[in-house]
Parts: sequence; structure tokens; C-alpha cells
Amino acid sequence: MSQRTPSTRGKGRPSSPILSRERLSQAAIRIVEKQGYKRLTMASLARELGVSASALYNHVASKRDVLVLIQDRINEQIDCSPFATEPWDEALRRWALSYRQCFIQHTALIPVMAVLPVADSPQTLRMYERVARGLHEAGVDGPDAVDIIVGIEALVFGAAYDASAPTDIFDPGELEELAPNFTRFAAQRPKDPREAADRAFELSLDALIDGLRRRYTDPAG
Amino acid sequence: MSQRTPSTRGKGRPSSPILSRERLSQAAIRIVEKQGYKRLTMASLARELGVSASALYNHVASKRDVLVLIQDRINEQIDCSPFATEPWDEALRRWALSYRQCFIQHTALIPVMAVLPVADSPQTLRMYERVARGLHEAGVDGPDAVDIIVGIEALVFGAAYDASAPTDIFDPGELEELAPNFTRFAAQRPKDPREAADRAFELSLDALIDGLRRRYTDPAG
DNA sequence: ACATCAAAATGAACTTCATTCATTAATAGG
DNA sequence: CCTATTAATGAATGAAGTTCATTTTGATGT
Repeated sequence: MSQRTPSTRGKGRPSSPILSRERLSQAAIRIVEKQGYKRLTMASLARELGVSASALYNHVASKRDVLVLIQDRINEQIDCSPFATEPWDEALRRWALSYRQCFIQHTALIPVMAVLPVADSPQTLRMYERVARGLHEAGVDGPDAVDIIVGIEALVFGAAYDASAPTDIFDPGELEELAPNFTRFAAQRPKDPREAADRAFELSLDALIDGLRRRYTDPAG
Repeated sequence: MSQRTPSTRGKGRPSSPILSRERLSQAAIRIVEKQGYKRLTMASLARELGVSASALYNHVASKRDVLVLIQDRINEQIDCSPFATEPWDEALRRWALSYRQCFIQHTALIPVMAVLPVADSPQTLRMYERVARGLHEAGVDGPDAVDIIVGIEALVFGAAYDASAPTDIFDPGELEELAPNFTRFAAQRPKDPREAADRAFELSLDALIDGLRRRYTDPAG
């Protein structure tokens, strides 16, 4: 289903593999962090590795595949540790904050990730397991735990976009008369777009978790 | 700032404009609805209009511009009317449901919309005004109303992706051992991926709005 | 009517990418 | 040593968006 054996494993060639999915994803992340997603092309990736572009196709089936590799590596950086120490609601909150933080720089991955089967991403799966277990141990129904993960993820993805939006995103320009109230309200928000996005996210996240707390613990299961 | 005068207006040429931003966006939506976003190219759009591809550039500056035109037309279809009749929390809920419904077929627009200045989209601005006014009249602080719009939108965008995800998105494949609990929980969800996505969205939306209700009305402002 | 001018349409060319393919080099195993 | 396999190469392909010089067209003023 995937694409090929992971090049060198066990009885393979022990000498110089030159290329591998590992090195490929490392190089891809290097490019993305230095030059952004627009500059990540199969040609630039090959150049970074000192190899021809067609050689990459011995290790990945498509550029989308490269993005999937990156995604799984980024997901590794999301902090799930609060589930070991904190109550579930606080753990959920910290997880979401860390999740969003990781993807603010990687919104280009979202359209890929959002419809990506977990079977292709071991680290992602590990993360889901940790969160699902945490919620279930706190008394949340299994399927509901999955729904909560899906919901928080949705909020995180959308909010990651917001944080990368331009400063003037709510400036109505010549259309101010169409939305006088909205324009006024928007102007009262923090000038720094990043700060404004952070507050909006935390407001919604807190409300969402508050609603969940009420539903799953507060009164009676 | 945009790109050109809207071709024919007022004292312009009353006869046959042949092309216009109106006709362009209509044709684009026709293609998208019949054949999907992958088939929407500048060439196919020109063909649909019986025109050469380069002619389009007299009316839009880029393909991104075409997507912006589509976006504003789709946003027109979102139902804001509940704000006229329902209490703010119920209105917010219905607005979000309608919003998501509209964009499930248009996830390709999300990366564009999410970072798009409202100045380019009159219908979108109208929608924001309606929601912001509704929230403000219900006693929500101006800037908070904007934050709530941003938050709900984030959830809607993320959830629109979910609804278009493949059936087997949570099938761990050979990696089941990495996430035994998660796998089990996921298997207990509805088989129809659309139904599962709907439930997850509504669970989060209801929790979010519940949290907002608590914050803005329930106990005391 | 006619000349003029600007908007709008044309077709060809350009650019950037991802992707494919035939070929070649290198290596592990028999 | 032979052979099958894996990986790298470079050239070619094809899809898309975009640009440009040129032409067409139609409204306007004389």
C-alpha cells in the first residue's frame, strides 16, 4: 500500500545508502524552515541532498509523500506529556496549545494532513493513542474521545491559519460602510495580528474545554 | 489595490461585454460543481467561456483571484438569518452548521480564504457584520464577538476537511499495535465517515457554544 | 460617417514543476 | 565470477499558470 521497502533494513546493503526516507525528510524540513514551503520543490530537495530529482522517486512515490514524511516528524514535536501528570481538561488544553504552536509554521501541511490516513504516520498514531487513553481513563466514552480529538484538531488547524494571516486581514478597505459594527470591533482588537489570533484561539479553546468538562465530569456522568 | 474596474458599469459599454468578473465566477463555479477543483484550470475556465486563457487576465490578476471570486459567492449562501429570530447561542449554532455545510464541497478554498483580507469579499463582510451585530446586541463585548467569529470559523474550516476525508482515515493498517486503544475506539464510531464527521463536529460545536453561553450569559455578565 | 482611443481578445511563447523512462553503476548473494 | 536487485542519472514529457506583442472591437466626439 505504501510504496517500497524502507531501502536498507536488516540483510540489506550495510555500506552507503546515500539516500533514505530519513535523510529525505530531514532535508525537506531544513528547506522548509530556511525558505518556506514555496521553495520546497523536488528539484530543490534533490539539490539539498546532492542528487538528481528523479532519484527521489526511488524512495517516495510523490511530492505529497514528502509532505507526509514532514508531517509525521512535526507531529513528533507536539507535547502530549501533560496527559501523564495533569487532569484531562488541563492536559487537553496544553496539548491543543502545543499542537497549534507546531503547525503555525506549517499550514501548508494542513490540507494534506486533514485527509491523511493515520496508517501512513506512526508518530501521529502514537499521539492519538496517548490522548485517547488519557480521555478514556478520565471517564470519557471511547468513541467520544475520538470525536473530541477530531474536534480539537479541527479548531487547531483553523486557528493555525489565522496565526499566519496578514495584519490587515480585517481591514474592510473601501467596503467599511458594509460592516460598520464589525469594522469598529475589529479595530479594537490587539494591533499585533499574532496576539489577536492567540487570544481568539484561547477564548474558543477554553470555551470548548469548559463545555466538555461540564458534559463529562461536572454534574454527573 | 484590486486589479481593474469591474469592466462594464454605469456609463460603460451597454452591448456585449462577452467577459466579466460575474460571468467568470459563474463559469468557475459551474466547473467546480461538475468536475471538482482539480479540473478548474485557467484553460478549462477559458474553454467554458469560449475564450482564450490569456483573455481571463483582463479581468482577474491570477488564479488565486478566481478562487476569491468563488469564495465570496459561496459565502453568500451561508445562512445568517437565525440572528434575526433566535437567541444568540442558537443562532451561532445554526450559522456554524450552515457555514460548514457550504464548505464541505469547497475545502480547496480554505487555504485561500483563511488568510484573505475581507476587503476583497463584500459578501463575506456582510456576513461578519450580521454575526458581530447579533452577538453584540446579546451583550457580548465587541472584540470578543470578533474573536468568537474567528474561533467558530476555525472549527468550521477544520471540520469541513474532516467531512471530506476518506473512509479509512483512522484505520491504522499494520500499525495497530502502536495504538490499540485508539484503534478500538475509532472502530466503534459510525461506519459512514460523513456521519462520524458530523457527530464529531456537533459535539465540539455544542461544547464550544455551551462554554460561551456560560461565559457570556448564564451566571452574570 | 469617420477617426480615434481604450478595453478586451488572441495565439504563441515562457516558466516552473512534478513525474516518467531508458540506461547505467554498484553491490549482495549464489 | 555471475546475476539479480537496488539506486542514481539525465533527458524528456506534460500540465499549468502567466506574459506579451498584436489585433480586434466598439463607443465616443467631431
